[in-house]
Amino acid sequence: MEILAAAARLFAARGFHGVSIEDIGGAVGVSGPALYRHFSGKEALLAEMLLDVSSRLRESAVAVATSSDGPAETLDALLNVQITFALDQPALITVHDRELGNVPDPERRRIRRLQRLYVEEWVTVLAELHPACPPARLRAATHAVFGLLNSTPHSAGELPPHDMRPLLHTMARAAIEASVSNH
Amino acid sequence: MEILAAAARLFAARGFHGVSIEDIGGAVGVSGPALYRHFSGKEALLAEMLLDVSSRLRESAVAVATSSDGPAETLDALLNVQITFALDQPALITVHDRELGNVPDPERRRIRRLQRLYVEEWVTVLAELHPACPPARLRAATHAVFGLLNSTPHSAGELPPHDMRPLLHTMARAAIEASVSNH
DNA sequence: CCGAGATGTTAGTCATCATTAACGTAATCG
DNA sequence: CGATTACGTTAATGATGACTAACATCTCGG
Repeated sequence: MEILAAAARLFAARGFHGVSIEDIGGAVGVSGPALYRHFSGKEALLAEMLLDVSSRLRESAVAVATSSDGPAETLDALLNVQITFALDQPALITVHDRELGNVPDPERRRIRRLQRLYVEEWVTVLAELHPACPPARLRAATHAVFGLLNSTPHSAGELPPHDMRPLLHTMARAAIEASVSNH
Repeated sequence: MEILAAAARLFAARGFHGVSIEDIGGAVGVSGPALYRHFSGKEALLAEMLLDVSSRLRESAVAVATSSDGPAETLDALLNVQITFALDQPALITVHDRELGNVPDPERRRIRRLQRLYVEEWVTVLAELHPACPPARLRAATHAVFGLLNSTPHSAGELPPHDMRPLLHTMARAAIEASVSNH
């Protein structure tokens, strides 16, 4: 939906509370309260946005892990999923890991759950590759890699996406390897 | 100042616009408008906070780069500076790279400048180590490493700080190495 | 044709919030 | 001692903003 895309850009730039309903309407050419025909409120809009993102990420991860040619290839595919997402939808990625706290409670839990499942997809693959490494360490390493990959919005424009993609892939891969060395 | 520390925690958790002056006052045991005895306004408070953080980071980087035993050691020391900061002051780090947009303009520029100088400190060292690598790539890699190191607030509690520190160091180092390979 | 649903619009309403006013209370220091 | 300074307090005040109401319009399927 175009509304969600516009809202994502605005939330990423100014934060949930820094954006008014009027702002979001204005960004899609309607004005203010028109949005209540599509969403029951501002928080519901955010909830739908985050639910959508976390579902898509999780689904992609499951798909990739299922059609498995072995853990090494799966990890590679997972990296590509996250990199593609971060490069194509920087606003969504940004909002996704900043604004969960503004989602009210039934949906909040569902989103949290999907995020956790996504992380577990990574941790499972890493554990297959490095059984001796404690899961807590793998989880921490996974989060660190997300931080690396999701930094893309911050370094916008430093490098063309064509070069950014392999750079991120290489750096992330190396960081992962290093995180499990001597375990 | 205790006020700034409390405000940093609140801003990190709920965002600049999600926190009221009353909230900040309450967090330090005074109520609301008392803060105007110490800051000329909410934006000024944020400005002072970010100015302080970016100055301290930049100063540490300059200090470390000046007392140089060679670029490799300097890079190591820079990593330690950033890791220590991220682990000791997660709230400040979070606010530092989210809320610059809410600082009004004379100070905004000064903060941006300090941030840029800090990045350049890294890029300079990296360029010494890898003269063949294009600066744009070094800059992108630097931002990616910041993303990795600053992910700490997100993975809070996964791993004790005692293990987190060397893990982050190792991962960041490996990511950097990889970013400049074959250049 | 026509009435229902979907989609907008503009004008309230009611909270919240940054900021200011007006007014204490110490303690410091001349 | 007396007054200035530092620091708080509790009421306004004035905007802004989420949400609701009342009122079009437009498109269909019957």
